[in-house]
Amino acid sequence: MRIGELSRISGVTVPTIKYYLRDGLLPPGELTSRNQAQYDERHVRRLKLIRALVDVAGLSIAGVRDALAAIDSHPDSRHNLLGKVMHRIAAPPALADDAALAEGDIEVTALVKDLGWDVKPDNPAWRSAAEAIATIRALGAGVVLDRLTGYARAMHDVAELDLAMAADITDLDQLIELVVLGSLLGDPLLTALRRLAEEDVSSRRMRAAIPPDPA
Amino acid sequence: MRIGELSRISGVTVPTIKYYLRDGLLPPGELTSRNQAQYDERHVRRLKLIRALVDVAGLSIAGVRDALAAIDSHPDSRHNLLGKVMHRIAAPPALADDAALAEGDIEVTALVKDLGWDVKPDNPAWRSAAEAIATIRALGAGVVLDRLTGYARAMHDVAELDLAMAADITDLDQLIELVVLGSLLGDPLLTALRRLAEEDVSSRRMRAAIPPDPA
DNA sequence: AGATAATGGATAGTGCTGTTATCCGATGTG
DNA sequence: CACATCGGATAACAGCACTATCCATTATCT
Repeated sequence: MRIGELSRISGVTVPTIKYYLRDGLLPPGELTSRNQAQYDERHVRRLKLIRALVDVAGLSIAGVRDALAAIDSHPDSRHNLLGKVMHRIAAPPALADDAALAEGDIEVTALVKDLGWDVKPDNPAWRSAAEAIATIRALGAGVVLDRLTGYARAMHDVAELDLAMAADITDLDQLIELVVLGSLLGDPLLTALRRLAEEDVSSRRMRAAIPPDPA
Repeated sequence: MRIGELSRISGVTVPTIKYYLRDGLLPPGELTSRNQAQYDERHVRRLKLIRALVDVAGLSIAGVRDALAAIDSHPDSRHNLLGKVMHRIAAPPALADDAALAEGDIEVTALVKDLGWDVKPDNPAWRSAAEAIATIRALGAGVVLDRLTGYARAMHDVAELDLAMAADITDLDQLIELVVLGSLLGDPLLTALRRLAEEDVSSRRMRAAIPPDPA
């Protein structure tokens, strides 16, 4: 197919497709002459992927580039595959306040030690956690953190599920794509599920506090 | 204090403070004359809050405005307080594909029914969940969703922790602020914890797969 | 008191990002 | 052969979050 049909099928405008081609997000089609190229199903899929990462996962184009680079890399073994992927798709750091960050770091260190997690401080998520904790404390919302280990345990359950999937998959290219999508698209899904679960818990408690309806 | 000192203490430049004032994110100081105003600790705190929502929670200025409006509202009762807040701080919808969205919606409906959650479809998170699920399926990463109820249960644990905090707090203004901050700043924290937990689970499984070191 | 600096307020300009438009000569299609 | 479409390069655009400039006024310093 040519660019017009690719546009029609994918729902992405021709100028935008050209822009993605320029930026290297989308691989060029196969040139059949000086100004004709053939695109195929892989291009359609790649476009869907880009739009999903932008619209649903909320990534910037630069973030999409990193994510796609991770997906396109061909890992040689499962060993530390996840660690390498995490480094590549990590969000850029936010907080600059060194003092606050150091305090957050201490809390993360304590948490990790407390739970006996086998995690290294160079994981970008370590810094993200430290930033989030420092910020929450700085705003006087420390109460939220009283249950930090509880939150960590719940996310550990999530992580178990994340990796349970990996056990069944032998193809490393397929695995790495699932890890990336599971992480990046999984985040907004988990956020939404949290909000829904909050509504359930809230309404459950409300009912418990009110005498049962005799009707 | 005047705007210069407010800037020095908060680390936000004077032009930016003026911009926030114009936009109504920051309430005006008390005018002592035509071109002099007094600011206080509340302004410092509000600035920290804005920066946290932008830098850590990743909100746009419009999103910050909504969040602040939610924080500033004075609820008359605990009843459905959380639901109202959730509506106000919800992220704007992403997906337009009606067919895909409808399928996602069916999956959310099934999930909620399956778990017996007391949740209404007008919760904005319902749509977000449907969007995320539809997107993941559309990209052929449906395996990720095989454990959807597991993810939902884990997030239910998180929600229990979220609301456990609320029980101890009697002041509604304080409560609403904690709910907003716990949600918006809690999201990146949970994401980071998920990544850390994944590293732990991964390294644990690696060790289990390798014969124990005799040393 | 007089020089200097800072202030509130209005208005305009900036840099970045993501996308869209225009133009070209070449190619495909009816 | 007419006319749409193409790939490719370059320019233009809109939105966002700031940042800079200007002004008449007010505060501060000596």
